[in-house]
Amino acid sequence: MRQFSLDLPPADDAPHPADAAHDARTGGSETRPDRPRPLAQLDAEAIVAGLNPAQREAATALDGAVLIIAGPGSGKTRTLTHRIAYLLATGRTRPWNVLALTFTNKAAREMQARVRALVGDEAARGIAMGTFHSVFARVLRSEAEAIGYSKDFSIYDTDDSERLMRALMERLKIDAKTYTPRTMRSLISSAKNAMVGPMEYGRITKGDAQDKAAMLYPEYEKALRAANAMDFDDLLLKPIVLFEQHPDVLKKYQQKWQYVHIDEYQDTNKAQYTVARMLAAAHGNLCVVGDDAQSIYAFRGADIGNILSFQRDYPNARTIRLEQNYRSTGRILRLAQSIITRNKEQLKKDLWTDNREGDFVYVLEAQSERDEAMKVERRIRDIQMREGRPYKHFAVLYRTNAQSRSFEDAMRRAGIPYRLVGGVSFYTRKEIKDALAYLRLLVNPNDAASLRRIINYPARGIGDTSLDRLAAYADAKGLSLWHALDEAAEAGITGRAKTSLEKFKFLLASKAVALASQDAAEVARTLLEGAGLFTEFRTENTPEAQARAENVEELVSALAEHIAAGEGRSLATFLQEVTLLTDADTTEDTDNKVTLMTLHASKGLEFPVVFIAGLEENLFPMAKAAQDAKGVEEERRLFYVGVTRAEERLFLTHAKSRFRYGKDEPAVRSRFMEELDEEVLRHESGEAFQSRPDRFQRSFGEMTPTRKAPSPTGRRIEYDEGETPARGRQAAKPTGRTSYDDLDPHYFRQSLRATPAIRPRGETRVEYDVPSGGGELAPGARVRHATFGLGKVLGIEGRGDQANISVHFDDAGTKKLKLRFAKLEVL
DNA sequence: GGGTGGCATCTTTTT
DNA sequence: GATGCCACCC
Repeated sequence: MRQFSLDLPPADDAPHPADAAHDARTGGSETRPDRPRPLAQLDAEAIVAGLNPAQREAATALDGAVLIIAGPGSGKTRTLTHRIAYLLATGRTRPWNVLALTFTNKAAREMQARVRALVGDEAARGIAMGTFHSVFARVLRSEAEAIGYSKDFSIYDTDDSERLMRALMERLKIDAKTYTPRTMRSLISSAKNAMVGPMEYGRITKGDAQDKAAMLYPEYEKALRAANAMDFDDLLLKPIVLFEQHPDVLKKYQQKWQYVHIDEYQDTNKAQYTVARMLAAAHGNLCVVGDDAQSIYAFRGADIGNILSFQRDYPNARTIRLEQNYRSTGRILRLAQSIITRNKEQLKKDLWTDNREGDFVYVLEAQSERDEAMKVERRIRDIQMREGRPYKHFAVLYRTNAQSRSFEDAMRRAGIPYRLVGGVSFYTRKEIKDALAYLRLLVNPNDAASLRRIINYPARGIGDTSLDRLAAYADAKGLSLWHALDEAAEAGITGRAKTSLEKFKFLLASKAVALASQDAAEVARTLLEGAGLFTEFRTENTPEAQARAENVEELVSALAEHIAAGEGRSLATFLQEVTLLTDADTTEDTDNKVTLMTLHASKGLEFPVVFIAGLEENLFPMAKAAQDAKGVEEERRLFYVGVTRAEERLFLTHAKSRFRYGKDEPAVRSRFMEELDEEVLRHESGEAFQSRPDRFQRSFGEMTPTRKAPSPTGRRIEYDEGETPARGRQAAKPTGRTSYDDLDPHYFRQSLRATPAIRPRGETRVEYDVPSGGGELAPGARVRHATFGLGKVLGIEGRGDQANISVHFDDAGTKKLKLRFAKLEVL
């Protein structure tokens, strides 16, 4: 099973062969006027033909600063990609002069794929597209010497930085209990994100924790530099330093990237804002897209003020609003509006949709988190069977990763395939980090943090005492830890520890030499074998150890793949890129599985059916965030993001008690629930699922909808209301059934097709038995139309010959068609 | 020096 | 319920 995908979009260092030759002459600093225009055959008009007026305006406003305020589901990515294609098709610029920055690899990949579809492989390859971190990591690799780094620098993730911090605190005798390395790291990270240096930070600190952080900050920076390492924040900060100190280098990149695009601009921090300004200073062609209402990353330095004040920063900027929502039903969108209007500071937007009203949004009350998960799981199977939906139409979103557990359990028990995004991901596993530390040391011997990590793993008799002596000796002599290894005896280390150190050093040094002439993956494998990593797993001889061994094997295979994939790739580039991968980048979304993930991870995605779980005080919003208005507003935006992921159906769930800190704690319904537009809501009873008679049996047996007494909170109606069971179903369904699990989904589905269920509020749902082609013509299905091309079914109204189907076509927008004549092919 | 077991302490969200 | 830390023993 592949856990790992390294097919990142190319950045600036993956030039076209002809460009490379040109670069060799010009130093890469020119725009290659001598190259033929490869895109002359593209029809610029056709590229923007399918866009709505606002999208079209945004896609064709090429010069100067452009601010696109894009509501959720407004075709933002599409607009951006068509704009890039339009730029190329008009001959305005060349692929290699275009830069597009995103926040996730996934977004970059999607954009890359869409652009490729519009302009072809060759042109798409030339465009620099990627996350801020990955694009600037590559810039820094090219320009490392200018800022006193060697190009094979290590990139430290949060965990690495924290370990480094812990070591520093030990040395400076700062009590790691009162001030955790974690807090210290995070304080320093915030300072770096705000572009506050160690000196300045020392002046402006207030409070004990910050004073300690101020002591650590310069030491931390020194340690990073000595290790030839950068943390995540440095990848954004160092380019600024580079550009400030070397105007010629800045000029080179200004000329290289004449059209700069930034997606999710509301998530930029001060460093990202600054680097964008610097790049755009020469030509002013900066196009940013974002939605202030979806800013959910303040905790990592995102400054919503960047988008709010874009107009002030770029006075000639054009502002374009994308306000039509193509994603969600009317009710879901109204619910979203009712949430976001509670926030004070935001740009004005009037979201609207042509989509049908859709179903109500259901509120499910559960007894416990286990009950909550079970209710969600039942509802998934229910909808899956009634509507014949694939599992991939469903997503369960929650506030914290810890909540995934109960859902995983429920899905497993029910035999529902799921994929979990986030949590402990491949590259953060201990065995992977250990293996990576070995490999890093190979290309960057100064990397003291990696050295410390593995010097005694697997255990080889080098304890704290020896390491302390070695470190003290290195310090005193001004040596790196690596070089001090050669002088173990002088450092006062004797006996077994000394022998081990020598063997360790010899192994690494010889493999580092081998790297120059041999296949990197082979060297990596023999290094890890020689270090005893695999022996360690074998002796443990448990399934877990077996899995760990396989993971390390897989890492080595990924390295081999990376190197085979193109020129200029090495162990060093592999290590730099691998650190920037997120778990979300490693899972493939083509599988037919229910998705479980945090609300944060869901940004930018959409699903036909969405569950938002755990709407309880102190969980969502989190207790910490609820302390001030700003925190609550950010949580509210997060809720808004979650709600607007849903295309057709949305469920909000909360439990009356939740397992926390090892015991059950009573839980109170979230304040957000009290703010919702009750018009679009339906509440469901809070009885525990187990204690009720089987819902389906009852509705099959009785034929009559059950109604509960209205509650003070609004309409409290049983889920089954109005859904008079189909005749076919009832006849086929013996009343004696006790378990939902016994139902044959295929049978169930066929009978559903034969007779339509009657929807509440006069909405009818037609049987889905008219399509030509293999698939199921249901909302969410991909279809092809002879003239309009590819599209997605939004909904079907009416019956038989009268049925109308509304389809959102990728290029022709939303159309309502007579099902009888549409001749749709289901994909 | 290294391994084990008991005890406290947590839990946001991520490039 | 998981992880990390510390004390204790080999």
